Amino acid sequence: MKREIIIKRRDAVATRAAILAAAHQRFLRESYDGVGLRDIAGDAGVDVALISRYFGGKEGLFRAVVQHDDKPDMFREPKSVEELPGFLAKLVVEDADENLQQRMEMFIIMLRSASSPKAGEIIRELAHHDVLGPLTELIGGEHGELRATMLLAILMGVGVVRTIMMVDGFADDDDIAECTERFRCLFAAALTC
Amino acid sequence: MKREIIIKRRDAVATRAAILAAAHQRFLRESYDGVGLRDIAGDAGVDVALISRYFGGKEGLFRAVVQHDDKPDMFREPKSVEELPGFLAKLVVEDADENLQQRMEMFIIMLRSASSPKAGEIIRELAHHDVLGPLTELIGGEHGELRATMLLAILMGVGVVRTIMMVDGFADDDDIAECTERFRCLFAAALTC
DNA sequence: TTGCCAAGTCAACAGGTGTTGATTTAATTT
DNA sequence: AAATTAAATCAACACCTGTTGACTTGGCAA
Repeated sequence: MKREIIIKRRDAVATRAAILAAAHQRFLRESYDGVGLRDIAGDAGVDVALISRYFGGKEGLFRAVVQHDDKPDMFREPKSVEELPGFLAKLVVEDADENLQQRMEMFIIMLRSASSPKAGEIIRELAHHDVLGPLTELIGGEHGELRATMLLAILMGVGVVRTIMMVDGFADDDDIAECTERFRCLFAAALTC
Repeated sequence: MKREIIIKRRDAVATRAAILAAAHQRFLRESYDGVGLRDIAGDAGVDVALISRYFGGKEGLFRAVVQHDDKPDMFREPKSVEELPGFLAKLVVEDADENLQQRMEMFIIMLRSASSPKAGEIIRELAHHDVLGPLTELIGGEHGELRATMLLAILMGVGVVRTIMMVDGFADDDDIAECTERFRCLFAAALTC
């Protein structure tokens, strides 16, 4: 019987991707300060030293994780401000759509490490440039930035409450469609208030 | 925070309070994992060992901080569900009222350390028992818990966006009264959606 | 096969963490 | 004034953190 189940070829880009994937999963569940490089290296099946070697350190790794998923199409789907509430509602409650789920994961990662000086700086830059910017532009109008901030706040708040504080009162609402409509209404209110 | 340099009496309850106050300020600005006991001890002007001695360790200190401000009157002021949106709006935008500010600080502390296994457990318990519980009871009705969760989400989201991510788009709205009304409308929508 | 260089590993560092036992200091009591 | 007791300090502990230089290994090319 063969001892090695996985043939471990020496492939730089492959191990780099493995580290990146492992880091993504770790940062999704723990804070920047909470995860150790040895944890990530263990998950990826590589030595710790490789991380600092490939990404220049922990900070560089985190930056690579949050900048990995391409950002410009973060809000590509909702073309008009009218379909924005519906889109955000789907983003929040839908867990089937893989694309939406991936975006929500990015929000959770941002949320988890927003405190912590080193990661926070990266996140603030990301939030302002890749989320708040496009949102403000899409909304437009006089109080566009204010409303974009409100939407982001609701988005983040839902993420905090359900994923980090794990008080998912939304799950009691067995009807997904009804729950989606509820959130659509809330997002619409944030735009019209 | 001011320290008494002149006379340093040996007073157990006084230094205990000093440690508690220093810890409050630290946890308000950094995460549980981010602050070190030596930082807190330095601010309080005492030795590190006293913390573990008085509070039984870092975890005990954190628990003492979040349980210090008495909780039962957390939502004592809003007696009816009708005045709840107005109250929450004031809680969010008002920065003059010392009592409200103190409550908001508690939310920020919870927010900052919600990730981090040890502190998270304490916070989840606190959020469920001292915030979500009274809110659900106050709101009542069929979907009371769902709506309480939504309100908490907005509350937390605003805290995240403005205090942790430091993108305070609300500050652009120079008229405080108008901003308050905006939030009152949003909270009301969360209750009626 | 023989070099060769990148890919990967190893071990150790310097610094920081929370915690604890022994010790010293100050205030109160006898 | 001496004894006592709580309050505060000191020093060290064992452990964990990210990082780095030296080392070994693997795979391709000449």
